[in-house]
Amino acid sequence: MTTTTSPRVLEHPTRDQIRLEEVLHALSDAVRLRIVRDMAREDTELSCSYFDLPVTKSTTTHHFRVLRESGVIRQMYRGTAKLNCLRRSDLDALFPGLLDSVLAAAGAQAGREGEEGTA
Amino acid sequence: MTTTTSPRVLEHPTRDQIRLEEVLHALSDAVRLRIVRDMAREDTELSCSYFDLPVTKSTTTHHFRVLRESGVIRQMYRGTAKLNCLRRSDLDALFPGLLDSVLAAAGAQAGREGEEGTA
DNA sequence: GCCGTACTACGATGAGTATCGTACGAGCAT
DNA sequence: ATGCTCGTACGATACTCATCGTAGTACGGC
Repeated sequence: MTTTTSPRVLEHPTRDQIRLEEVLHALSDAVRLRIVRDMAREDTELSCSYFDLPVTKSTTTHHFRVLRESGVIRQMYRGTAKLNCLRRSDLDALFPGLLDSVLAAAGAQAGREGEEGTA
Repeated sequence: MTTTTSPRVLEHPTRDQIRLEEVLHALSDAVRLRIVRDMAREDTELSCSYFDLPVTKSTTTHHFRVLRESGVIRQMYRGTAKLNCLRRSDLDALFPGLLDSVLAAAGAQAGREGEEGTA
């Protein structure tokens, strides 16, 4: 054993460390917005591989980290899988209505364009 | 006369050209968020020089352009001054509740930190 | 033990951007 | 006309970031 000190522990900002600018920045990317939208639709914990994203796995990891470090999602390990869920209660407490209006806006915009294949 | 063709006309996206990702990105910068907050508080058209920002004039121009090109504000010339106003109705129509919740969130966060000098 | 799956870490790269300084143009006042 | 103020344009710079490929680690099944 090489004392790998495998952290296997993921850093999350506490509720009062979450900054509005960073949340908005995290949501201002199409890939991440789609992740958040999918996560809001299913209301359970989802593994990273659940999402069928048009980017490689490296990039997917990057986007999930941005979401986690900005406080939008919470991630935890479960064996080899990593489960993700929205930090709804934290976000709603800090920024009431923000997440809902962003999700509604994203849905409306997706509908306005030709993206209804995700029924 | 050198046919300067001074455009003096500012390009704005039409309502249906406004993209959520770009709006969120425009709002994800501290300087721009502050501009939008000030603009929402006063509900009239404000000149660029009204805002006392911690950046140079060049940078200010840049930020106003980002806001305009993303569809968040509307700008027009009035003599030498350039007046700015929020595109509230367009944003509310496209993304109901979004602007209000962002403004509320920005206000709440500013209050949480030590920024109440703008009474 | 060995292999496969799930995800990460690291390095590279190309694009975007926040910032500045300086120089310029447009309009107003005198 | 001269000068002043407001804002823009352009170039430079340094930083961030979205993306990828490759190599590696952690866990579970065989």
